[in-house]
Amino acid sequence: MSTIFIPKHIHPTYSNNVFDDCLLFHNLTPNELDRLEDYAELSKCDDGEYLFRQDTPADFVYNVISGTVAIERIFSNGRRQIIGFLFPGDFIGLTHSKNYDCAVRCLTKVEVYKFSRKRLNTLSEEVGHLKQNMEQIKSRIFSRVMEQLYVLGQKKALERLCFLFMQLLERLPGARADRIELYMSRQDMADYLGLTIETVSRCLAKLKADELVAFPKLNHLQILNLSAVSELAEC
Amino acid sequence: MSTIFIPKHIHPTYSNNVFDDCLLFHNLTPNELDRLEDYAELSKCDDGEYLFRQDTPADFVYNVISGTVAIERIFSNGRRQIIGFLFPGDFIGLTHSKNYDCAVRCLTKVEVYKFSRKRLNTLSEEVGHLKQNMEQIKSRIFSRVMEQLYVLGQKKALERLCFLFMQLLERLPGARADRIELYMSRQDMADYLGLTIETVSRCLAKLKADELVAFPKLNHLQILNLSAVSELAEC
DNA sequence: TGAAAATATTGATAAATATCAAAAAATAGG
DNA sequence: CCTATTTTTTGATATTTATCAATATTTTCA
Repeated sequence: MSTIFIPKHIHPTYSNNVFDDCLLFHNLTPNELDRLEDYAELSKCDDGEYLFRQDTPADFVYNVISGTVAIERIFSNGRRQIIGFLFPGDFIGLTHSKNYDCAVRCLTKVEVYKFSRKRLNTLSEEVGHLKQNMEQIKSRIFSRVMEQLYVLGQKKALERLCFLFMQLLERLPGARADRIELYMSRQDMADYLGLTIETVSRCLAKLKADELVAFPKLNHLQILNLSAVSELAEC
Repeated sequence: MSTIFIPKHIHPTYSNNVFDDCLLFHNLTPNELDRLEDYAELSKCDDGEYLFRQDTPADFVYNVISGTVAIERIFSNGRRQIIGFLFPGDFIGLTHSKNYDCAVRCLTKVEVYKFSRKRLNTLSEEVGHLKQNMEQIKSRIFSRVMEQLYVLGQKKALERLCFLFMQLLERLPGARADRIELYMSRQDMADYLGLTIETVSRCLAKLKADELVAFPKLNHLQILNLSAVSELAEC
């Protein structure tokens, strides 16, 4: 059995059955996993640093082992839009294009497995499961972006924040309603949700006042009324 | 030389060098094009009808020959978000998932070439160029969705409309600044841009009043001040 | 630890957009 | 061609969010 992707000691909240959880690797035989292991290289990146920048050659694919990153896109007028946040288990850089069309900024210390995109593609030609898995991951990413389109197009500020909270609850490994770590700043939330930082702040205050959520610490979110938050977030 | 994709008689504004323009087919040898032709089937769809619905099996890929379609996604609360408009030369259904995650509604009479997705994928394994082209198309689609994310997240109503106009000018075959046919309703524009129909209407009035655009007919747009419209649209 | 810097919150106000209602214009069908 | 229906525009108003400014809180680092 392959020893790659045993992140438990790195990220204790990471689930046991990581292979099942991790779309790229589930269904693979031990032999196939061993081959993947040869291709992988553990890489670290500090809080605030960029894993890669927009418009640089898209030579690598990353699998997040620990930490949180923001996918951001800078436009010619200098403004940025955060496309999403990624967490342990997620993949980065599964683009089709020659260059990355987004930058990836680490919100925390981050550990990733780094794969040569070329070699991963070659391997995926041979290993049918792997290819299918990659397609499925891309499909999920696309689906998530379309959901975000809807949120930005149709939802109010308060609802957008609830949407973010539900995403965090669902996607942050180990997150529970009473313990969600917000690794991103208020400005990051604003840039993700298409709001200003003041609006984010005021909505947080409103949600607190209504006792839907609480903040024992600035970045420690508790969802007190899950059904209400979930309803506001609903797509 | 293959005779597939000779849409000139169907859509007179379609450019001469259709193979160069059409990402899926450029670079292919006559022989490869012939094989593709065997896979293609001409299919028609009327104004207002759906080419396919959301959550139905994604068995086909379509290439628009003539007409305009809207890609729309319905959410569980019944509201819809239009993801984009597609024009002659564009591809539909290049999804990774088993089912279509969007519906496709025809805004005009539409003619498409219809390919079995399975067969197209098989062929793309053999024909390297074709595969590359498909990846490139997907990449463009993704890139366009991310641009729309930014527009919905950061831009004002007036700017969003200008963004739409510039998209139409660039992507509608045969469109010129003084002659852009708006095949979509005001409500469609609103659902695409995350606005209400009233706001769309008022912004059009404002753009008219400022003489940036004119409407000789309800759905015939003229861009009078291209640099101003372009500047407002800028990403 | 304590001062400086960065980040977040709150307040007052302005601007943008949505909502509701009515009128006008365009389209469809006999 | 004319009427009924649909779509679009316009108006009045309410709501939401942004902007600008000030204060409070948190973090950083000497």
